[in-house]
Amino acid sequence: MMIDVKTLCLGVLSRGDASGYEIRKEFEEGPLSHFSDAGFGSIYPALKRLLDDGMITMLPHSGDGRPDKKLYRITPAGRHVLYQALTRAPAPDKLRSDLMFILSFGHLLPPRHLDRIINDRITDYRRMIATLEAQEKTAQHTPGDRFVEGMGLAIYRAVATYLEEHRHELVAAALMESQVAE
Amino acid sequence: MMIDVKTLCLGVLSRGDASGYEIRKEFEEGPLSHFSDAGFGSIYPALKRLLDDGMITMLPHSGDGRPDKKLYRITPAGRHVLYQALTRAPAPDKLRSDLMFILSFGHLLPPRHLDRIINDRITDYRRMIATLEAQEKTAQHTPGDRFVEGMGLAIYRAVATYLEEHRHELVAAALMESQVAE
DNA sequence: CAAGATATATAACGAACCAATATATAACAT
DNA sequence: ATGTTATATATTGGTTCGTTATATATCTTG
Repeated sequence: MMIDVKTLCLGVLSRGDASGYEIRKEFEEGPLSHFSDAGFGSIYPALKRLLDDGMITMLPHSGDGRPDKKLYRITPAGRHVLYQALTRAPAPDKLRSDLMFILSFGHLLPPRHLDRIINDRITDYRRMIATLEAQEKTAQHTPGDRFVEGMGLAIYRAVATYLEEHRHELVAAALMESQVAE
Repeated sequence: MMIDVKTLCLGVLSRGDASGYEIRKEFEEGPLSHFSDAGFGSIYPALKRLLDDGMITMLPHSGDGRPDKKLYRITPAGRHVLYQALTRAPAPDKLRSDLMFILSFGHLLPPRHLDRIINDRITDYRRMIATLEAQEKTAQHTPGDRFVEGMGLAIYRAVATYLEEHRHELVAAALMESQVAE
């Protein structure tokens, strides 16, 4: 079973107080974003339950202007529960790729379209790689963060390289199919 | 938005008639298993709706022994819907890894435990790689399947290699932390 | 100053996942 | 031959998740 959203939130809060919105940002941009995910619709209910269970507390919002921002802080009980979760056996990794599902029927698709979606994806990955490489040089976080970002980089490079080196095989097969069809 | 289970089922059925159970097996073992997933609890409701919508038909079960097995076949309408889905822009890839979440706190964990879970994961990946390499030589399927399996292999190798080459950095950081704590 | 972008929170619906259950046949060991 | 385990198959019910629409208040910028 995968780690649930409650635990993910505890993980973020163990690094410092944050609002629901800021937690969300961590999963969109931070080092955690590569291998974890959680949207608003999961985070807010999770925070509510964590609050009810005493795993986190809500800080009194500083009286100035904005009345709505709620800052959360992890409690000792919360840290304990987090630690327990971290020392449990991790579930297997999961890869989900619609592109790969599509490409498994690649030889049946229009060669032009095939070529385009593969190229687009290569561009996406190369862009992410460049961003990560730039970040690598600036302020680095914990050893754990460095490790995880390095893994992200390694995987993205492997994917981009594989797409570049093998796309012609698939496009060639699609071309042959489309000629047979005439 | 990710491709839904209905479309995944159509994809499997486009390769030949199958029962719900057999479809499930495809996502557990076949080439599709690396980048897609669907459990019984999703497949059976999906088949029911596909049936209602005329995307698939149920074959009359061969009268022998087992009365329960239901074989499904894709209809022309179903092929059309599948084709539409395949030519839509694919959603970004998604990686979920509890191990990476845990390791992002790696320097705070007991070094021994850290070493063990990383080693276990390397073993898992090496085993998967060996299995794939063995299959690679035997009967190969479509060009699309070869492409997708090749991608799986490339990623698994990248992950295993990264873990092997960088695990000592993380374990070293954990050792220092645990000594500081004394 | 107006307009858009950003930060923030929430509810509601539907999709999907997990666990429990039920049963029939095949295979295998004793 | 018989009891037991494994395999193939289908279903449902509860829980969790993700998506989307909605609502405001602040910040930024032209």
